Amino acid sequence: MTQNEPRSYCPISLSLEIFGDSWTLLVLRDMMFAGKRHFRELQQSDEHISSNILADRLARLVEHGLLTKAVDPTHKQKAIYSLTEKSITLLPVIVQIGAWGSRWVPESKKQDKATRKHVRALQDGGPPVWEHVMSELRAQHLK
Amino acid sequence: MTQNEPRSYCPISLSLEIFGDSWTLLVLRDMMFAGKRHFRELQQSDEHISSNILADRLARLVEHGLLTKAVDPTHKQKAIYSLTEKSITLLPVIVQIGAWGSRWVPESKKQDKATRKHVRALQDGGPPVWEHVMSELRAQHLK
DNA sequence: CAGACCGCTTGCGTTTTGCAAGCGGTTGCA
DNA sequence: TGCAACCGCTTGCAAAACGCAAGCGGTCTG
Repeated sequence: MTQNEPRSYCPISLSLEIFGDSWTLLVLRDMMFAGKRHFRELQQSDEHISSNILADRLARLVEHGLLTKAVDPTHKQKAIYSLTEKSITLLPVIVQIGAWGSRWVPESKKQDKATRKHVRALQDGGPPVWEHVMSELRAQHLK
Repeated sequence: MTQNEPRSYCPISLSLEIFGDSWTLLVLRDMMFAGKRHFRELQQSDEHISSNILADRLARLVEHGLLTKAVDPTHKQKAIYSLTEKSITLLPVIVQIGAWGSRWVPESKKQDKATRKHVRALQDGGPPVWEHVMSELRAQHLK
């Protein structure tokens, strides 16, 4: 299952062929900000992704080098997904999307306060805070 | 045709319900960086969006307040699409996606040199250059 | 040994996409 | 005045992706 010819060589278009859908960035969001690393954890987000779609997205993310998959040493049946440097550097993109949504989409006001505070800190902190979070993710995910 | 209940109130998820698909951000890219404002111009990008999809995306963008539509005064049959403040503030998101793609997706090296130079300037310049471009877009699109 | 849990897989109906053709109206030129 | 080129879409249809519910073989827990 090799990848098809890209529709263009614009870096934006090429990037969107990797994560330009509804679910992929939400999976990365949950891994980055909620510390989720197992299949069933990822399934239990508010958005209720269905299991076949989740399985497909995880496979695609692994295939594109945005995640790695390993067996949990304490649980032979459990898979552990880890971020890679390639996906960790997507953090600024995700944070900016969150900032834009907070500013422009009124529904986001209904978010719970704890989450909002967490997100706010990341947005207001700017690049230095992003870098700090990214280095923590590196410590937890890259071996 | 009111919008459905969102799947969650996370600002990232809400944002992705607006532009989390393959085509929407490419339309905005062409308007921001290639100065396109007419239907048929937007159809002629390298990615070859088909006309029914383009019509759908433009309608959705107008519906969400990311574009406005007006009649070209010189051409009764022509529609002119304009960016809004809401969409202009998506520029940092789009630039960051481009930066990520330039760094991580090897295919993007095949892009033509002129485009790459233009994109590179935006990425290396950082927020001050983004602001400059955004203010030019405001001058051209907001009345 | 029973029951809960693990990461998926399967089947199936619905929605979205992609492609090609075309439509009614407008404009520019001979 | 006639006609071709162009305008923003719309339509029909096949293929692909999505969303839901159920279930599967294996593993760990009490």
